[in-house]
Amino acid sequence: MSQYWLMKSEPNEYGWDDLVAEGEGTWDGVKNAQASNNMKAMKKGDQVLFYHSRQGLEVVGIMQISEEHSPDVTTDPERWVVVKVKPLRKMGKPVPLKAMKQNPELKNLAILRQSRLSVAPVTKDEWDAILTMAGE
DNA sequence: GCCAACGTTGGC
DNA sequence: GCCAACGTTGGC
Repeated sequence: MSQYWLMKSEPNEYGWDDLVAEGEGTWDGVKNAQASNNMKAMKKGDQVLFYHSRQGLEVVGIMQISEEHSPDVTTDPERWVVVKVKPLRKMGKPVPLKAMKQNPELKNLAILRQSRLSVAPVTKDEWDAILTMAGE
C-alpha cells in the first residue's frame, strides 16, 4: 500500500518550478532525525505534497518518490539520507497553510502540530481533504 | 526581521 | 546523564 507524505522546501532555495525544471530532484539537506526516519520509510511510488515554507506557505503540487533512500553524501553519510522525487502535477489551486489550519479534518496534521518538521506523514483522510481543498 | 519551538552539543 | 547554551527552522 502506498503511503502519503508532505515535504517542505523554501521556494527561494528549491521550489516547485525548480523540481519541474529538473525533471527529477534529489531531496537532500534534511538534518533531523524524525524527518530522516520518515524518509527511510518512503517507498517508490509514494505520493508527496510539495509545500513552500517561509515564502508562499502553501501546498503547491504533488510529487512521487522515484528512488528510495540512500546515504546523503553531502553530509555525514552515516547519518542522513536522501530520496529522489519526480513532479506529478501542480495543484488545481494551491492550498494555503491558513486554510489547512481552519479545516477541522486536518487538526491532527503533523506539520500543524509540529511546524518545524520538514518531512511528515499524511494520512489518507488528510490527503483526500487537502486534494479536495485544491479543487481536485 | 523577530522570536518561539525544538534539536544538538558539550561541560560538568 | 543532566541541562544550559547554542543553532536552526519556519510562522508571523
